[in-house]
Amino acid sequence: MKVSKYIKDFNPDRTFDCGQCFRWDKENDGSYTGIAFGKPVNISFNEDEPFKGIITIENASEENFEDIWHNYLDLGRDYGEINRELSQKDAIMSDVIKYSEGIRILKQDEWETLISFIISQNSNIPRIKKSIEALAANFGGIAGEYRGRVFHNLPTPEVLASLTVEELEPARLGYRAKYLIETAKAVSEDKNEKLLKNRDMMLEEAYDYLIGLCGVGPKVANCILLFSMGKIESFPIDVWIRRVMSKLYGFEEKDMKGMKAFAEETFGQYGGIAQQYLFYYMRWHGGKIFVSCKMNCPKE
DNA sequence: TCGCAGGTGGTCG
DNA sequence: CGACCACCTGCG
Repeated sequence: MKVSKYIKDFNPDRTFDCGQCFRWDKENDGSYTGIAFGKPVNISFNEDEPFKGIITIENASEENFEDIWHNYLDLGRDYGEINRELSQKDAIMSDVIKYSEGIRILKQDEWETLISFIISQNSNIPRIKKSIEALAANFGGIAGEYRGRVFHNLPTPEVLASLTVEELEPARLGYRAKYLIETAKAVSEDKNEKLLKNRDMMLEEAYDYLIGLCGVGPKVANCILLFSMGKIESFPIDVWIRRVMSKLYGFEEKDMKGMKAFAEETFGQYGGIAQQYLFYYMRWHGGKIFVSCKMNCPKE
């Protein structure tokens, strides 16, 4: 069972390997196998011209595509138009886009994104992925069997809230284990689970709710807003963004307030997309390829 | 070996 | 309110 569609503005490597998601693995043929919303699938892309081609989702139906994957891959958004607007607004971003075009901001499950980015703090991607898979394998239910492998869902807030730090040891979360349990309790109690699922919440309202959770600070809150709630104006500032803003725009690495204000002014409603472009550019190219205008870019 | 990795919570001035 | 600093753990 599979479904195919012609889409544009897509690059699977840049989308699945840019650090916004942790449950996708690259196959030898370049496709990605993973799980989202309880559905294990394989996603391949047959490109016929740059960033355009046929996406094929194996182990998914036409109905699944409409219900899940269209939304998950944010296919309703015109990234080509956004790229043109961002390029027009800022010459440096115009160059950055050349190296990061094809990233799509996924709309992931809110709870999965919340626990993933609590785990991500002060860690690295291989370790984050291991912890998340261990959480699923040890404490989540079976989602299905696919390609000879059993896929598990993440544990629900209720299940996680019932566990102790000791019981969570197999997930190797370190000091983040207690953050996760505390947040799971808060989310599973009261009506918070509904709050977390409320994508219509205003940005400030959603941010205030998230930052009140244990283990969630400004960076993690903005990641959740961006990678699961479709708030593409949110601009998470992590160590890589500080580096790239320093390198390309001349900011002091500690000047996060300045970076935030600059992003709002310059990238506006597309701050989060610009952030992913900058992150990918810095993380995977190390800023080495960039030559065209970094020498004379004004800070103000 | 030891510092560092996609930060946050707690404390102190 | 801003500037520290400890914090689990795995890896080069």
